[in-house]
Amino acid sequence: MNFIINTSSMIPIYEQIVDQIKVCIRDGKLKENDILPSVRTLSKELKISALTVKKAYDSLESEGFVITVHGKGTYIAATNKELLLEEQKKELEKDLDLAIQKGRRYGIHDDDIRELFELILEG
Amino acid sequence: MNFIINTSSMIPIYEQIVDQIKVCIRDGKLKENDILPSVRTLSKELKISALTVKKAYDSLESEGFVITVHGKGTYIAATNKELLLEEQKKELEKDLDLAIQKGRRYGIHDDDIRELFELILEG
Amino acid sequence: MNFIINTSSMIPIYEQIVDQIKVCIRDGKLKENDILPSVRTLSKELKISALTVKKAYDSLESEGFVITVHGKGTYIAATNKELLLEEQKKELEKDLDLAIQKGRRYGIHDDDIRELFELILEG
Amino acid sequence: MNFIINTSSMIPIYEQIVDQIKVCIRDGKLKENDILPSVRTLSKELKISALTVKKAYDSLESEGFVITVHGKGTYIAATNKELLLEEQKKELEKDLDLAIQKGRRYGIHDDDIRELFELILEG
DNA sequence: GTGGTCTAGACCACT
DNA sequence: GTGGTCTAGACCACG
Repeated sequence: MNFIINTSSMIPIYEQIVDQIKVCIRDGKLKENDILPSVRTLSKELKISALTVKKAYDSLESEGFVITVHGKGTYIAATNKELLLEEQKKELEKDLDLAIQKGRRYGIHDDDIRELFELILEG
Repeated sequence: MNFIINTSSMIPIYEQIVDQIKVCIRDGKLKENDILPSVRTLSKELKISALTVKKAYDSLESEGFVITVHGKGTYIAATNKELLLEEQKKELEKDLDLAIQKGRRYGIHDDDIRELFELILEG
Repeated sequence: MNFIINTSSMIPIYEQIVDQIKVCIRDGKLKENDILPSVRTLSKELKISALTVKKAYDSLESEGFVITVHGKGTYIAATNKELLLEEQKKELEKDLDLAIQKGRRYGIHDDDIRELFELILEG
Repeated sequence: MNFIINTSSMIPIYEQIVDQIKVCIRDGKLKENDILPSVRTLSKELKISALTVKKAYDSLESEGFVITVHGKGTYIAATNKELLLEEQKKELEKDLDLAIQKGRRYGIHDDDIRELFELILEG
């Protein structure tokens, strides 16, 4: 469990944690019943507030990815990997959509946007 | 000067204004020394806060696209249109790149990313 | 909007707020597009931390009861009152179930539990 | 002495132990001066932490149901069984009352609450 | 003005 | 030790 936190990024710290844990789950690095680092441990490790880690874990729990047991710890739940993939695709869809919208707002033609996209994807 | 504002969009209102003015400059609808609508006029027209319009104009000024003269108004500055287009493309490129990176981090295949992209572009 | 907060109760403050807002929604005291008191206003009014109010609003948002607009405020969402009623019934069911379980653990006969229940309900 | 522990229940483990010992006392399965299993023995038997068993015994001692003798063990104290039953009924009454109050706060009719109650009791 | 995030520390309940 | 809640105050982004 090595987390990389960028405190100066626009992405909230707790969301960065959430994202990385989701990726670990999808990649099989975290399996059902695995225990996550304790809130305090992780907060010390990442040199951030315990509340920030807690918020990340709460978010994961409300989405059903982990189960928190009072006094024991936070465990990876039985996850439907397909569901997770769908969710991640939705997120990607949102990002792509926003980018395309921006391009159009800039008056850039769809063909030019596509060309740019292919250039990045293949480059 | 017809602006279209979507208050329920994810994109901040001031950014929508900035974007549309940039497009007008690039397309030649706004030329050097043209005067922009006053902050108050535009805020009434778009039914938004004057502070929001002010923020848009400030942003444009800090990027060098307009010049505000105290007590007179806000004027279009001398700009290199080609440079502006390049800049906008760079911005779009950055957004697309970030989206693609996120997709790959999520382990989504390039073909699936492309498929998603085309779906959004054509949908 | 009068909230009653019991800081010495076992029920978390943020949950007390959530409950009372849900009741207001169900009773029609809060309708779609009504705005909730701002996080800071309510925190001052109830003499509690702004974060506690925020947590309550976040919880309501994740359940779909309110919609938060950055820089503007928190609004009542279009709610499915029937769904809300179902949810509340589930909560009541859980509480009754726990009480019955406790009675049985204590070796109290179902008939005695029922008698007690009727006594309270009618008294 | 056969205890049934449900670690995934909402009820704290130590409370489950306390409850079951109280029932044994009331039913006469445990009488004055009977010795309880040692903290270590019970913790191994139930596969739970010794601290949890200790907490249960402490709780019983503070309520006057058992007496712990250092270096010897934990013994059942002289208790008034009728008083114990009354106490347990009071506790149950409180829980049922709270549930009914919550139901009414939610605007659920008494008839519906009763129906729900019967459903759970009989189901 | 509004919400969004984060901190550093506190106290409590459960194991 | 663990998680659960709360505080008082900070800084940022949006309107």
